[in-house]
Amino acid sequence: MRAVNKHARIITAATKVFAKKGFFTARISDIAKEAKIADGTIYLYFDNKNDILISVFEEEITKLIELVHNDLKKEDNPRKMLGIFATRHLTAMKKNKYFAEVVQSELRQTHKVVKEYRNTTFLAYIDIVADIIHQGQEQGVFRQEIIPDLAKRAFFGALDEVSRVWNISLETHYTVEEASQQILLTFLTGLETPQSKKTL
Amino acid sequence: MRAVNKHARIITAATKVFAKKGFFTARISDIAKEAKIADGTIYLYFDNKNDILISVFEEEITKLIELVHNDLKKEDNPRKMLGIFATRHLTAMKKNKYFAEVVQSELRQTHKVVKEYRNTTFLAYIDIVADIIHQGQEQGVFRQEIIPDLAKRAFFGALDEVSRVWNISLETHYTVEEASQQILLTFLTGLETPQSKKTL
Amino acid sequence: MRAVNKHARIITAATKVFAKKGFFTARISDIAKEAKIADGTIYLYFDNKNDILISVFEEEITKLIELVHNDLKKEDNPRKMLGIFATRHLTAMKKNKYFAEVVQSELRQTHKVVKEYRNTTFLAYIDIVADIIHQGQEQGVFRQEIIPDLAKRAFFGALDEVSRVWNISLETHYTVEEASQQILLTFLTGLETPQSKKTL
Amino acid sequence: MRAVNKHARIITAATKVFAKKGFFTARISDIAKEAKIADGTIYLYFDNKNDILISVFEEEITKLIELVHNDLKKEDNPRKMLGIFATRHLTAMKKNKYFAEVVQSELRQTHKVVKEYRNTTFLAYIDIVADIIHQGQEQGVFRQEIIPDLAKRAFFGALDEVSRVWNISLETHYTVEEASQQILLTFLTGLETPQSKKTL
DNA sequence: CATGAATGAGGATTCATTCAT
DNA sequence: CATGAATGAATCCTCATTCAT
Repeated sequence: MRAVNKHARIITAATKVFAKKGFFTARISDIAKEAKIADGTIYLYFDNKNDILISVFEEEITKLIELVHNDLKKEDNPRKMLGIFATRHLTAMKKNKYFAEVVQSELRQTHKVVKEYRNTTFLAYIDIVADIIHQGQEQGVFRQEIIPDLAKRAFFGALDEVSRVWNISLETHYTVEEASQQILLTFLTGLETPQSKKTL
Repeated sequence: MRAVNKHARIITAATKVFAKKGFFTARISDIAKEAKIADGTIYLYFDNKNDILISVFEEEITKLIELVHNDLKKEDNPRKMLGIFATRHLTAMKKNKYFAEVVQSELRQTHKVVKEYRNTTFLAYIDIVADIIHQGQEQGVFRQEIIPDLAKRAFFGALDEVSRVWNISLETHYTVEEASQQILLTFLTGLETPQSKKTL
Repeated sequence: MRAVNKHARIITAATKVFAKKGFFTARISDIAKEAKIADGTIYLYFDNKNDILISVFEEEITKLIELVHNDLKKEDNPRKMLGIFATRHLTAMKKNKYFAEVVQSELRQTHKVVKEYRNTTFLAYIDIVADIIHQGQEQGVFRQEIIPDLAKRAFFGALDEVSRVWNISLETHYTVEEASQQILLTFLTGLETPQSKKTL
Repeated sequence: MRAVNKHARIITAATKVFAKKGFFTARISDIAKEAKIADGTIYLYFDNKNDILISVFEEEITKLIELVHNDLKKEDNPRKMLGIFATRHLTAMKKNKYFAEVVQSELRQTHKVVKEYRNTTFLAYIDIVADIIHQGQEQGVFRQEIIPDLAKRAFFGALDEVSRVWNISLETHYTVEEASQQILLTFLTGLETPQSKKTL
């Protein structure tokens, strides 16, 4: 091997290019140029364009899962655990805007890109939220009426849509702290004011 | 199919085809076949493929906005108004799976597809949520700390992600009522149990 | 349809190009240029490059079979029938050098080009020879020891190899009459001189 | 495989691979794998892919020529000499099916593959037949009307086409003895029955 | 001598778009 | 207005060849 880390360089380059142009508009030669290698070299490391997209997901999400799992080990208060997930997710998305873009737009159509791809790693990722909620219910701090499988979607969807704004230059950009605090506030205690609840 | 005008038939056909195959994978000839017209005829009604995608959005979202606005006119309780938005949105997404798919996946990359397209109609749609929240704050029923522009994203993201599952056959399919009720419960009163709140 | 006979024009052009460059070296754009159409137009008439090669065979051989069959109908002397086949074959090969080249070189590897293609039309063509020989045996003019299925190969091989020289500029070019007369002389009465036979 | 030299191993491997896949479809890496060496090693022994094909011919045909020449030295009856050529050729083709395939299909397009290559070795090979026929004419056992340069093609073509069937699994497979005997019978004494000749 | 990672030119095929009918 | 045959630009991927190790 003449140069090291070709695989990693391709992943990084692809993430960037997919984010900028989108999967379909991105050309293999764009990725190769970004990674400063020849077009053909890409095919020494990946089967085809789809394979690159899937690998971008898998590798980054796997890293994120490990990171989050590590942080959650030290905590058993479900409220704080949700906070950790939110902060970690938003930080990751803000840090790697390219990957964020890929998650937010390409993720949605991956199943159309690669019919066989079942995206189990991503499911494992959002199931962390379901687990936290379930744990909270067992500890009696989260309502029993909540369906964790539904709530995990709502929570992830909220985070995802909020972080999506960071990749669109149209709106005010909130900080990770603001966004994370607002989402937690909403999900934990609700939009309603305490006094209005009493009157219900 | 009724003898509707060609324009509408193309929109309907395109929505279906984009949903099934995705914007990039969909071919003009697929849309033409679905609409039972010749390929060239499409160009009498639309400038190009991008134009069709944008029109699909604009027309459907515009209809949805009108529908929601109409319903909201009769109501001024912000809690109930949020419920109306949620139910309307989820119902529309469940009813027109094709459009849902387009919103959920193609919408995300529209700004890459058509750089000039700024998607103001879609912004108007989710701004309905911001308006409701703002109204709630003025009436004193929603917390002042909530930033409407952030919360609107969280709320829409939650709805969107929950409804997205309906287009993936992997998970349990909840009803519109279940999903809407759960999301409202979460957003209005929070995940935490009343007793746990007291102890905070 | 704006211009007629695109199909035929592509076949003619492809025959020429395949003959000149060989199947693998020929580019689709060469064929398109030769046929004075756009590259993409070829795909309105043929599935792919292989399909063109097979079609070149099938169509020309089919024509040749009809021609030969027609001529043979009027004759029932097996010796003369062999002569008709030889003359027709050699004439066709000399007239359409391009097709001759394709038969002689590409035919041999067609089964490597298209695994599924079984080339039954070509088999039907050389089976004409087997039929003639068989008929000759029934009439008692051809030896019973001859195996028609083997002899058909020998006869066709002789014709084919002799006509192959016409496409190589290295050697003396015989006329169709010379070649046909020589091959018939050899196959009908043998190389040996009558007197030498008596001494055997 | 014995520890033979690399050159020979490449030739053997290439013969096999060319036979199976054809020259154009064969990849250098296929040959390298078959020869159990690295791709790059091939270029220490051959200039390029064409060079390998030519070498495959040259070396095998040269061997065959020597073999046939040796056998023919001991014989001066032209009839038996033709028999020796036929038997040797067919035996060689049946023994080395891979080489047979290469001769039968790739040989035909070699002049397109390598314009400069004039294939004189192959010409020397079939000229053996011309020489035998010429010798027969001088001895008065072969007809004077026969043109040796044409007859050599007919004879070789017959052998070639008959042996070609061995590489196609569609038809009855004759033994070398059957095939050789039939071809000799035909070429020496002709297809016609002795009695039919008298009546001519 | 041997390796095999890297190269990058080349080509079949697709499909949005045009326009003669 | 409608058609659909024709266009040809665009791109993924292959693979012969090179060369640093």
